[in-house]
Amino acid sequence: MSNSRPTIKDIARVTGVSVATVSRALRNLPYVASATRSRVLDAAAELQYEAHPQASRLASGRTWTIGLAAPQFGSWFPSRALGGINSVFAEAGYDLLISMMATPEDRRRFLHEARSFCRRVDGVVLIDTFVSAEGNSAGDFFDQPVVAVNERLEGAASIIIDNRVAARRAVEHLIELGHERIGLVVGPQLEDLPTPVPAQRRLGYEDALRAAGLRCDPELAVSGEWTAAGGTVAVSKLLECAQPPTAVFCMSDQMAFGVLWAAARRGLNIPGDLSVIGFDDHDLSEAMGLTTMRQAVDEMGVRAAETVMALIGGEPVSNITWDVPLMVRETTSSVG
Amino acid sequence: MSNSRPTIKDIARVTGVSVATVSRALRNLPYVASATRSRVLDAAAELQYEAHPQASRLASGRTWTIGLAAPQFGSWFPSRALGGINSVFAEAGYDLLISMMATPEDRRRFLHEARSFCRRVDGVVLIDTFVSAEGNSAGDFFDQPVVAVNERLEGAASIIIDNRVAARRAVEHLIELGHERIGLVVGPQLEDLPTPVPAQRRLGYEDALRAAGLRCDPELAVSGEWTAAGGTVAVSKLLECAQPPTAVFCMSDQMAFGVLWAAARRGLNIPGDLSVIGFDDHDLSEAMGLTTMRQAVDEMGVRAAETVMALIGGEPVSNITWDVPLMVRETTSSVG
DNA sequence: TCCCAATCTGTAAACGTTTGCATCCCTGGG
DNA sequence: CCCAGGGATGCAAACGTTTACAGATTGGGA
Repeated sequence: MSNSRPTIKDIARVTGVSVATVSRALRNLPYVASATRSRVLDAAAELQYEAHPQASRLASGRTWTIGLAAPQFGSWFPSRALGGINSVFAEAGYDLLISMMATPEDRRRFLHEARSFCRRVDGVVLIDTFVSAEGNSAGDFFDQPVVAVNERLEGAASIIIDNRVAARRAVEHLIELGHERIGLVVGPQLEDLPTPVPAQRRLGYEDALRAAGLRCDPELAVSGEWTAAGGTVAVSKLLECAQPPTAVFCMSDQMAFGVLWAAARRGLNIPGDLSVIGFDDHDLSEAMGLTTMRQAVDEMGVRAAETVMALIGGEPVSNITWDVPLMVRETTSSVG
Repeated sequence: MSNSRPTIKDIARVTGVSVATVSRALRNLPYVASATRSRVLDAAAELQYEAHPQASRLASGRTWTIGLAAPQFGSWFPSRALGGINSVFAEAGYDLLISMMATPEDRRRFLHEARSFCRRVDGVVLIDTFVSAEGNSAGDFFDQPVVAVNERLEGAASIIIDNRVAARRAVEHLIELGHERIGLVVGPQLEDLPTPVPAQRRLGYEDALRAAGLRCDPELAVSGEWTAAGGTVAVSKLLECAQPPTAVFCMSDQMAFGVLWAAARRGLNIPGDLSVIGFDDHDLSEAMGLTTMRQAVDEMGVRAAETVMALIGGEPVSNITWDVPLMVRETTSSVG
């Protein structure tokens, strides 16, 4: 038994035309008679022919693969984005090649090998990669179209949110509810990951306070890990202040969960004793009733995927700023 | 300017040997004089040569790519496993091609196209895929070595845990603490995903009760979504029983979080009024002080990756059952 | 009737490797 | 001194497509 799969030559032999015609017929190129085309298509179906990926990639120069790079896929943002991205590419027939940069070391290596990476893909999607900290433009590293999520990068399309404006909106919500002492749970600057995100969100917090004529008390900004544990620790510090806050803005929902949990343990009533607002709209947030700023990450992923395909199709780079709506739920209320 | 990258021919021309020798030298094959080899290597470094991936794949038949399939990467288990898998393959020089099957429809399509998928990879890692429900053996779908995580599949290596034994151990922990009315928060059988996991864990729960001579009260087993929200709903039902439980075993940590949260809202003291044990050892569990059964998923991922490489190397299939240790933390205590 | 353009098809040369086979050279044993 | 044998190399044929180019065939308009 011949266990090797049929090639374009087999179809040519069966149908009595040349391989060139077969190739054209299979790819719906013009200049092939419709009778011929259907004979070829029938034969291909009959033989269960499928083009050998490596061969057509070699000959055409197209890889039909998109590279996706992110620090990790375990955390909320990138894993969510992956869902959206994947759905688009699956539909469009692209393979998805992932590159994970868990450590700063990995990140350096990825950038160092980026040109080699590009030979295996037709386009690149970057999530939380912060390439702009290492070079001036996408072209410094990549030979293929690039779309960057959560980062503005010269020469690449980008899909971002306005962290400063969104954070301001979150704090304004608290202010509208009458709060005047508003705590801030700060996510730390991750080592060697030069994201401007925490700084931007902090600026937004300060913008809102200033605009409302409220004082920015540095004692009210406490920092901890980007996790529920971090939130737990942070809120403990806040509540030990001489004059504790009546509301807290957390830079991520995960931290907000920690805050909620710690507060409940202390017997605090949420939102009666403490209003809490997060940032992300994590999967669990709705269940927890957490008021938060919604990042529609899966939609951003979809858009990123569509954008990279547009770039491959020759369209010019574009920048998209995504809207971050306020989701009012049960953890915020007017000051008692 | 010639922007095309150097080929093996360029190196041959520069060094004055044939392309065959260059190819052999670059891949460390025998029968090339060491002087020649170093001349070739020097020239390659000089020209910054890197083999054209598609070309070498076509000629050699090796893709240096591993396919990874999972229902999604957003949830805890697969995203965690991905981390481990990725680290191994990055080290070994394999690309990682992912295929996500979010819906039953996707799943069907994946299985239907599995043979075509196999042409693009040297091996396949399956996570939570439950192929065994559709066919008798890996060979019914795949032409490449397969390792299945969380599933026993004929013809594939598998990496699993014993859900029944682990669940039993969890409940035994509660029994050892003196609990006699023990609730069970059941994760539902997902539609069209024929996982035996919930049934197995339930059997383990019953095993433990029976062994201790305790009655299995069907009223104490409530089912809800595999999420924190599901846990919240479930525990409410449990606490409305005529004779509510003093302890709860949750089939996942996420559900346990919901239980903790709901209990805290009701003013229940954990573990004083209610002991809670989960299953997974989710990232947040340590922060929450949740007692749980630890699935070391990243290590399972590492092992899966190593196993698929071993299979590619011709080693026979193997089955590994992973240990699930009990992590005693702060949400369980002896009955008051 | 002739010509030209448009449509269809085939030939063969890429694409950049890997690899089976032949060749050559050199060394050491008889 | 000859010959066997193995190391080192080269030649050329794969691998299975895509595609530039050249013919061949039509039909319609002048």
